[in-house]
Amino acid sequence: MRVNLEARAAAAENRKAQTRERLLDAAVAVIGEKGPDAASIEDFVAAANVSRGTFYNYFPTTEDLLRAVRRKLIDALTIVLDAHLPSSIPAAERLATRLHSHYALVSSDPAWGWVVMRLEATRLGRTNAMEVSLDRMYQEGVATGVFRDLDPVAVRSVIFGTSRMVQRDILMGLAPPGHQERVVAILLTTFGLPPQEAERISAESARRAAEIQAKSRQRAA
Amino acid sequence: MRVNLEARAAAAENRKAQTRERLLDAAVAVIGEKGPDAASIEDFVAAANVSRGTFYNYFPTTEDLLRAVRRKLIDALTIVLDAHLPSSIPAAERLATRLHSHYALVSSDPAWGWVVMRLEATRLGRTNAMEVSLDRMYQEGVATGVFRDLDPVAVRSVIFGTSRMVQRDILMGLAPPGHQERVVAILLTTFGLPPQEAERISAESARRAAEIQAKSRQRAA
Amino acid sequence: MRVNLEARAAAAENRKAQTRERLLDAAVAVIGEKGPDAASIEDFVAAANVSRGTFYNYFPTTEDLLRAVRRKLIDALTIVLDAHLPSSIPAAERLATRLHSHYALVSSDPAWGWVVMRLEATRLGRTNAMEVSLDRMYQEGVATGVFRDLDPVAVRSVIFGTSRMVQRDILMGLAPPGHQERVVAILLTTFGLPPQEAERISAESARRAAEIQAKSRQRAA
Amino acid sequence: MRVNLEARAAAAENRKAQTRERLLDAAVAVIGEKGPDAASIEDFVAAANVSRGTFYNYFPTTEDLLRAVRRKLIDALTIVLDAHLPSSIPAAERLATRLHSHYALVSSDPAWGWVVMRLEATRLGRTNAMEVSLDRMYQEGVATGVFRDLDPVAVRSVIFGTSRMVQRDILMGLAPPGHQERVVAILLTTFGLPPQEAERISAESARRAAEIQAKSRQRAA
DNA sequence: TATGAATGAGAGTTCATTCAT
DNA sequence: CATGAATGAACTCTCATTCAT
Repeated sequence: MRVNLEARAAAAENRKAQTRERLLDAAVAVIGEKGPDAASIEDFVAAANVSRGTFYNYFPTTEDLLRAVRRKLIDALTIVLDAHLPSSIPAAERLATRLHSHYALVSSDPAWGWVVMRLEATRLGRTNAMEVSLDRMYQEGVATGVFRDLDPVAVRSVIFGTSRMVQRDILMGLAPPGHQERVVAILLTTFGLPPQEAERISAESARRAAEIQAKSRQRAA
Repeated sequence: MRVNLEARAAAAENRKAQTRERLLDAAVAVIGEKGPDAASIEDFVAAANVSRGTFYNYFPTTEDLLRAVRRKLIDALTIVLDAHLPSSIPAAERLATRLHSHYALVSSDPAWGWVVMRLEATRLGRTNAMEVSLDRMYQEGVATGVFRDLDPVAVRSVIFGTSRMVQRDILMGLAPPGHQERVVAILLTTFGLPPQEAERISAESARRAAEIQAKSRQRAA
Repeated sequence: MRVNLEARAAAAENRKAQTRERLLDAAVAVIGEKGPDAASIEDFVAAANVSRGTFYNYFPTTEDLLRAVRRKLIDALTIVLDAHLPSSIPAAERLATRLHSHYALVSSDPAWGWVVMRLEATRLGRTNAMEVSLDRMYQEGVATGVFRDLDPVAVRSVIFGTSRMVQRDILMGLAPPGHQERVVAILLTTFGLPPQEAERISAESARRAAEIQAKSRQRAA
Repeated sequence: MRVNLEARAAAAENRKAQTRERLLDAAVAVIGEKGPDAASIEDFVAAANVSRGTFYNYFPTTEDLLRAVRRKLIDALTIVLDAHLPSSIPAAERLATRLHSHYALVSSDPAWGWVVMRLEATRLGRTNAMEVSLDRMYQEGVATGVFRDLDPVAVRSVIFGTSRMVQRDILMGLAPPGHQERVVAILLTTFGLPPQEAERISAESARRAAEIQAKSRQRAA
């Protein structure tokens, strides 16, 4: 009897998680297409194939859903990177790989890209996990003498601003072939690397990012 | 009789223009606060203190209003610059001044900054007047040997992306003192100027931008 | 568990049908009073005592409602007749009974009459079920030699036009006693019957139509 | 000086009448196209090329306009007939000609036809000038022994109902060639004429109606 | 009188949220 | 927990009518 109850509880737990997952996936798809402002709860529940009422069992407010979506998406990137970007790699290469991984994910999963971009523009405050991580990489580069010692806040504006613009270009189909490589190379020269080396590292990192993505996909399958 | 009619028509024309201006000003205020997606026509007419119906006498659709607002705002910047940024100034200085003027306007008129930023993210296609103008300045710099010969599309991503981020930082109060100067200096080094000269030009251009703004204000008053 | 779910679904289905019926009944009342053009959704929901939003759960557009109303009303007549007008009755008698049944329903249920009349004049294409049915009766009469062999289209204009006018007279209280009997008799002579017989058949058919209506009412009760 | 004043007053009077006429013509055109319910004052003034305010100087309420329009249209028919349908013609011929004139006008000026039909369905009470006139013709026919002595109210239902239906058929393009002739012939047999003679009179009257219309057009030109 | 900008009541429509089942 | 019918506030848009010029 007890076993039965426990099993049932576990099954219920499982179903719950599944429904939640379905709602999140649906939300990503819907937001990617219509944007977070135009998307209605009706759209979410229709795409997730659950009832209106069920939605509220999982997300008391729309904002809760958006936060959860954002978390899910950021995790998607972080997992890819954390698993495959050892800290033994030098700072410049790591920073470049980090950026290329982002662009690669945007290219291969535009829905992901749109949602991340659109959620940034919303009332939800920003997550700074990414800022912190990039800041650290830059400081490492300064410490090892490959990066110039620039003001961290200014650097952040340059990296994030440029990256968001590149992301937008990719999503809108405005990025010519090789755009990402060139932009990352420019950023590396900005940080102090000689042009030639910057280009080499950018190209190399693009390749590494592609490999990481491929591996992480194998794993998922 | 004829004079009378003409005078009447002129007066009517005048009143019309005033109402339109009231609506545009109100729209700037409202959009700056709530964003173009959350703003309702109700908000606009309440802020402009006109009736619902009047709105439609001027703007058949909300999009028409947004376009008019954007035009008005871009004109605000362009007029300032066109009047006071002679093409005799070398490319690096002009580019830097252009950016600093933009930041100065954002700082002194945050509503302007918010609206410009938020309108960029909307369905309205973007105006490329600014792109073209900056592209030209960069090419001039390349021609005169002060800028490296980089891919124009990549350069554009860096300039616009970084600028938008700086604008956001200013608007959110996240820009520390001197932020703009440092970022512009970094951009100039990216384009090939030696760090010291880049910093000098950035600081100088910031000063020039402030002067231009002051002059244009005097004029308005 | 399953029984429970099924019962629940059935109950829900039932409630839905009730609401729909409430809306349709309300629509008949409202349209009968104001006409389909002047009637607003507000009127419908107020008369049905449901909320604005509920309306749209049932009828995406006003036209959908009008179509449903028309269907409901036409069914009301057709059901009565189909059940009680055996085809064994000769053509002249059947045609006359058909007309008198229509008039009887208009007299006893003016709302029905108004709505049918007003819906005819609307953008909704007309139902031709009635046309076809009357055409057939007339042709039968021609085949059995009781009716003259007149152009069917012309006959249709006479029957329908006259009937609509009689209906209007009844609804506006302009029909003197015996009006229907006299008009139907005239139509029968038009179609070739001798005056005396036409009058006899018209009177008889009026009686039969009354009986049919009485029976169908008993049944409903 | 006095002459001047008088001349000016006359000119003013003239302009007033012209404006009114312009509004009425515009209303006929607009109502014919959109129907009296869908037509807005905006439509009227735009078509008449006068200002909104002017409209109210001529027609305090929309109903006033509709009444005036109806009057104008009915006059259009009456003028045609009164001028050219001498009372010396026998009753059957006159009645038939009257009907054919109506159909001819509908055919040659559909806007006229639509407006007359649509105005009938409106809240404006009906004009009974036409009823009275047709009643009289029928009674004359009875007195001279060509028509059967039928109930006048019933006759009226048959004539008007059928005529309205024919009008609708013409306007909707549903009337086959010769439809009007056949229907009028049927009506004449209904009233007691032998079929052959009915057909002859109908055909003849159709010709006469066409002539009358042609003459009245010459005159207008 | 003629004008047309301004008005605001009211119609149509959407959608987040509640709640009985 | 899941469901989905019901709700009503909020929004967009139309149009007859007014009124200062």
